[in-house]
Amino acid sequence: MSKPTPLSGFPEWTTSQRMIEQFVLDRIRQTFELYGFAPLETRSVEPLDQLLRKGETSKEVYLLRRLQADADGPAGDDALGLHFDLTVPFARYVLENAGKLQFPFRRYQIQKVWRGERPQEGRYREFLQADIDIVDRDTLPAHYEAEMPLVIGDALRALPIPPVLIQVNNRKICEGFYRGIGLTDPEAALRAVDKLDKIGPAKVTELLAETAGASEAQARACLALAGISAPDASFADAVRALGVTDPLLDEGIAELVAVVETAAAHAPGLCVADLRIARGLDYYTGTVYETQLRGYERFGSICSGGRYDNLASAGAVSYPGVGISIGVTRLLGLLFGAGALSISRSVPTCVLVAVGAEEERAGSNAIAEALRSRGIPAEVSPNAAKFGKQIRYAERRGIPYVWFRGAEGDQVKDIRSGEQVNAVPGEWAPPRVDLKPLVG
RNA sequence: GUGGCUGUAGCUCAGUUGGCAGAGCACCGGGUUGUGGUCCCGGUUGUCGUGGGUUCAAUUCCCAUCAGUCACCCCA
Repeated sequence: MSKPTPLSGFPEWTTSQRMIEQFVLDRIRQTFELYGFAPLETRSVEPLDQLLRKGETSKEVYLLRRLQADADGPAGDDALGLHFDLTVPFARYVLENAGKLQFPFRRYQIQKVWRGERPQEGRYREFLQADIDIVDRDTLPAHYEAEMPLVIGDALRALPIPPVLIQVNNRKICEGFYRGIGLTDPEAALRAVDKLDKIGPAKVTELLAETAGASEAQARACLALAGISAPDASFADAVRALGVTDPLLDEGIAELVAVVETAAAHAPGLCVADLRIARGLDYYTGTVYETQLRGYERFGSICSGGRYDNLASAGAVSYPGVGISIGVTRLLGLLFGAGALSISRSVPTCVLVAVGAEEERAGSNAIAEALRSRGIPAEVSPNAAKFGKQIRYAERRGIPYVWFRGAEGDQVKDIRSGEQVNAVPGEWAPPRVDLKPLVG
């Protein structure tokens, strides 16, 4: 059998990287729970018609099919696909369980998702998202839109990563403004403006004329709006100075002011109102979020989301929501690629118990058990090689302590400093920082 | 999904107008008869990404494919 090769877009980390990932996930989960979000896991597959409710990305959905299924059979709406994000499965779950849920319903969900995209650095076909959403019945207060960045700010600031900047905008501002200047296709205008960073103002002007039927003056106004950015409520003055009036616009400004001011009070420097942020397709109806990692701006957003009013509805009842999602795999992939995340050892082991001779292994096992019973990760040496070899076994893995049994009592050695002291298995404990691998 | 660039040892990379595959680091053994790291000596690094083609001969040239990366597409 020839040597297996990687699968494009399906990353597999090393054990060290996986320990870092688990550390990151633990921290994120702790923060989400501090804010009262309840854990939820949904199944990996959804009926295709559910997955396709949100747009034209059907080609990127992975289908699930049994080997024995009719290969030529039609892949109808009842075909199963791996979920493409966590918001759509969540909306489906809310509808399915509406009768059992307490509203407003706050949940977090940390799971793999799958997209058949062309992979590159920070873009994968199988990746982890850490998602929070709040949904309510019929109406959802706007203050939840201000809460999202606070949670994310706390979650990301608790990680050993560079600072982040959350860019926020509000769909009502864009749509109200576009309507106010007489554009009839706000969605087309939004998509054109969204490309501003990539293709520049001249090309966006062309695109606005082509796809949204914008005159030169209208295009100029759109670009003026998109150019507004401020870390505080002053963006509102800049918008009003453009002289466009529309009720939806005013509503959006008020909501965005609340988001920015709440963030500024809680976490100065975390958020900026940036009116060029458009985000994806059509289902966002209020605040939208994107997040840049300082120093990694060229890789795009590592955390995004927004408010949606029409994702879940059953009959006369609707369930508006707001959510945001951390792209955990992208975040880690970028930092791993830059060598910006490390861990103090490649295994959880804190103490390696040496074996003097194979006949004495039982004694070493007993010592390891005593250590483990007090929460100290310990393993026993794989063989009774020379002690130098056993120490090297520990050193290669970053294990900080080696335990030696002796006729007149045991000793434990800190192999980093070389310091060796008398120790008793039922009493000795490492300094707190050495108990678990350190991520930095 | 479309196009560009790249692919040689565990890692970073040399290399040959087509003629037996190299260096540093790492790793293994010994010096060091049971306490590593420094130093000295020695050793292995390998289907040259994979599969085909041209050729007396291919790591080198050609085609395909896989993987990585970049741009586009898309980004719930």
